[in-house]
Amino acid sequence: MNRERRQDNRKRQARGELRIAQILDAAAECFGEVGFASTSTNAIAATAGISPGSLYQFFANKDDIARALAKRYIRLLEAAHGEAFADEVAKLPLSDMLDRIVDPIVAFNLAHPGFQALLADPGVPSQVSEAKKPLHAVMLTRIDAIFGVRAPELAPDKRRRGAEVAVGIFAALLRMVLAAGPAERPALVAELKRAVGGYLGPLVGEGAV
Amino acid sequence: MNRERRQDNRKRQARGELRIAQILDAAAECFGEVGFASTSTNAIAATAGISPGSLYQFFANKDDIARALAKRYIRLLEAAHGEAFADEVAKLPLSDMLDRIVDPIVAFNLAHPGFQALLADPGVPSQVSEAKKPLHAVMLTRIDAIFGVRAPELAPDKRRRGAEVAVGIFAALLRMVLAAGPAERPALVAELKRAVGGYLGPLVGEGAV
DNA sequence: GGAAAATGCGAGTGATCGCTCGTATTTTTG
DNA sequence: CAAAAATACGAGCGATCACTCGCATTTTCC
Repeated sequence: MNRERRQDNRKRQARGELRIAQILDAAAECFGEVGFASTSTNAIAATAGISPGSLYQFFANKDDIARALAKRYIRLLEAAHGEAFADEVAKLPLSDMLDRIVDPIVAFNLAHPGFQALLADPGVPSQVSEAKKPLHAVMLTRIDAIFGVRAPELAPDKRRRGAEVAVGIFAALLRMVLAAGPAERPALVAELKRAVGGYLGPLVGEGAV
Repeated sequence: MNRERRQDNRKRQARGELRIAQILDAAAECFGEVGFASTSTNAIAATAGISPGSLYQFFANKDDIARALAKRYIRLLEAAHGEAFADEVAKLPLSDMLDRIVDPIVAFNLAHPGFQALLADPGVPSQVSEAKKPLHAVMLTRIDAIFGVRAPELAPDKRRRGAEVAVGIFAALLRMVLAAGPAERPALVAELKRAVGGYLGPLVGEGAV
């Protein structure tokens, strides 16, 4: 309500901004361990080292915390996407292109393990899960643009489906990479690139990697 | 504890078996709509058209319901796997093999929408999520056997990784197929086969499909 | 310095949920 | 037909959880 508004407009001190960051860190940790639904707000407060009351000085409710965390992740990830989908990558050879796209996104997810935990959790409120839609849309648009450069004759619906399937394969193998131990990771990343490249290759008129 | 034992050993009447089936159907419906954690046992009872007390005549607790539902699904799915991984399929041409394996599993998941909802829910208790491990292991073993027939020279670790990645791709695109509308489905199933076939082809020494 | 604003606390409130219990009804058994 | 077993009920208990409230402390602003 307007309580939430008042909270947004409230003038934060440096201490407050710090607390907000602490709370989001704590929430990421808790969500990652037991999921959104099973995480109590008191647990988040305890993990952040503050009292339950203080938590509500900065967030209107539990959903609000998840929403803010998702927003923070998306802001960070968009920077990584900037590197990954720079204009010139579309013209690179397929395997180079995959290196450029895949590596930064894998690095981001390794650096922020809570990201997948939150955004992939089906128990999360709809307002949060919808936060990743623009992200998904951006990836699809970028891949669509890549098709535009590398396979302009491809029909639009096949393009779109190809992009969605490629993203789906990528997301699935990314989860496997994150779940694997550090020793297994490089080989799995290679398989990820082989799989996505092998799927895109024929669509794009280029041999498998 | 032994309360649970007593319940297992209790002699069920026909009426009781029917109630159990009703309860599992209701649970599948509820879990599918809001997930395991957010489903209340009273809601399951109400959906099944019985009282909360009656529910506990047949199940020791909420986890027990999920476990029984998972067991039921796995029993059903194993029949589908029987068709999918019959011995002779390993020798079929790659695209025929994929038809034989993919189609019945897609059909099963379409017929039982609660299956993915339950087994993919991260909020589910560990005893339930571990129920799908044997399922996963069986799939890996079968695919490993296929490698044994079609690419016997492949190193064991590459074999294993190839099988896991193939299953990962399959599972991800299967979820996309289930999420898509009926109109999109056939094309997506075709892409699923193209993706898995395209990944397996080089490993198995066969051209893409 | 002093008022106002921001931050901090933690016991407490109301609601929800998993599950129990006493009891009533139906079915099986001998 | 009884006695026993299985099924059925639903109010309510104890625990948990999201969130509040009254009040104390710290920081900012003039």
